[in-house]
Amino acid sequence: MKSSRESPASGPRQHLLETASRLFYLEGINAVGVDRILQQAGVTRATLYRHFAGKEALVVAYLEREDALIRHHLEAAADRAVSPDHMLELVIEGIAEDAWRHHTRGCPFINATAEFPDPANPVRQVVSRHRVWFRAVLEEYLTAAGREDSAIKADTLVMLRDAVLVGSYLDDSEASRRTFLRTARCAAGLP
Amino acid sequence: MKSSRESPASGPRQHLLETASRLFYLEGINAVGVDRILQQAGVTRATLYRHFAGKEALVVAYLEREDALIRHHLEAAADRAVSPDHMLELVIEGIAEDAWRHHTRGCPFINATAEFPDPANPVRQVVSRHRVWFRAVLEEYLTAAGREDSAIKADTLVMLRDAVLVGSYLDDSEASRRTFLRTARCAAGLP
DNA sequence: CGAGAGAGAAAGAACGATCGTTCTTTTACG
DNA sequence: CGTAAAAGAACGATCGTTCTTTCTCTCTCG
Repeated sequence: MKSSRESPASGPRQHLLETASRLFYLEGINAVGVDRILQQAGVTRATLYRHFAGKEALVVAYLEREDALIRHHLEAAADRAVSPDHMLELVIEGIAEDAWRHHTRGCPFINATAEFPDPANPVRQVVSRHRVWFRAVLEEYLTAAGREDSAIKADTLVMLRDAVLVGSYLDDSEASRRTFLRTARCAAGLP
Repeated sequence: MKSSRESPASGPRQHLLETASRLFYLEGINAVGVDRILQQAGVTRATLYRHFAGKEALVVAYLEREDALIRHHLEAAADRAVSPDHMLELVIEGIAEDAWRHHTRGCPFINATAEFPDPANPVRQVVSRHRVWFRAVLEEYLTAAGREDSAIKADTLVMLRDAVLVGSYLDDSEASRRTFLRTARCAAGLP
């Protein structure tokens, strides 16, 4: 009894969200209209407005999905890590891998912020929550690994993550990756 | 003989460009239509399309103006510098000051790139040229100051500049500034 | 058991508003 | 008087959203 009323996430809603996410990320949010999303997803307007309140809700869901994916990746790394130091190394390698393989069009959150100037906008609040969470997790890992000034080191790693995502997109991705790995390992107190 | 045909830059064109630049930067490029630019500038459509080929040309002029402003700031710093090391310090302080005081809505080039996915687009080419130039200038200053691995250090400083511009906008600008100054001075081999 | 009423979701036309651009008219100056 | 710039109406296209219609099940009652 997989009622589409009680849990409609698996069906058209999920497909719609994935299609919209791809377009939003690859072409920018304001640049893609609902018509193209609907056309690419193979659904009609009524389907969209049944599962989402509007385009902005779709954008929020897109960023929340990105946030969930990153949290999932981090949890997977935490399971594989054999020590706090190893965890730091896995996080740094994971960021480099993500910038090099998946997020080749920059950071979804930074890009979204470029198009949403109002900090009170729900879209911006998703971005803020994600960044606060990510910084806190980094600080936690640094503290667990016994680092001094873990707050400062976490700030540095957040900045470097922003930098490698932007740099991989705008400049030479290979050089950005190497620069990131070197500086991030240094900032995290890794050999 | 300041003919408005031979050098129309001083008059309505300059005013239009400054108005458009402010709106593009503060609200995003795709988010501001020509109507609002015209309204805020106090001119009509005909004036815009006389001085610019279209909105895209206006965007290109906006970014070229940002590029020119940064080049001007760097030249001013070069005049004040009393030594290569001092020049490096001035550049780093200038970036921090710029992110903290003027560019509080992120980097105009990074933000523009979020909205223009096509690398062949004229807008993107302005961004590329700016970044290549900036990186080369940094490397030149580092070499002049006798630093080893000036290419690597230049890459690092470019990344840190991206990071502080993004971080000042999205996170706590004071913390971003401090983190940038510390890491950038370290990367440049400054005390 | 089968026909029909009814609810729910999808399809697609249509809405006003705004997008960037072009055109015709008016104004101003040499 | 003639030329060029500015004013503003108007263009088709697209924006995000809403509305009416169609379809498809399910449940019910004859």
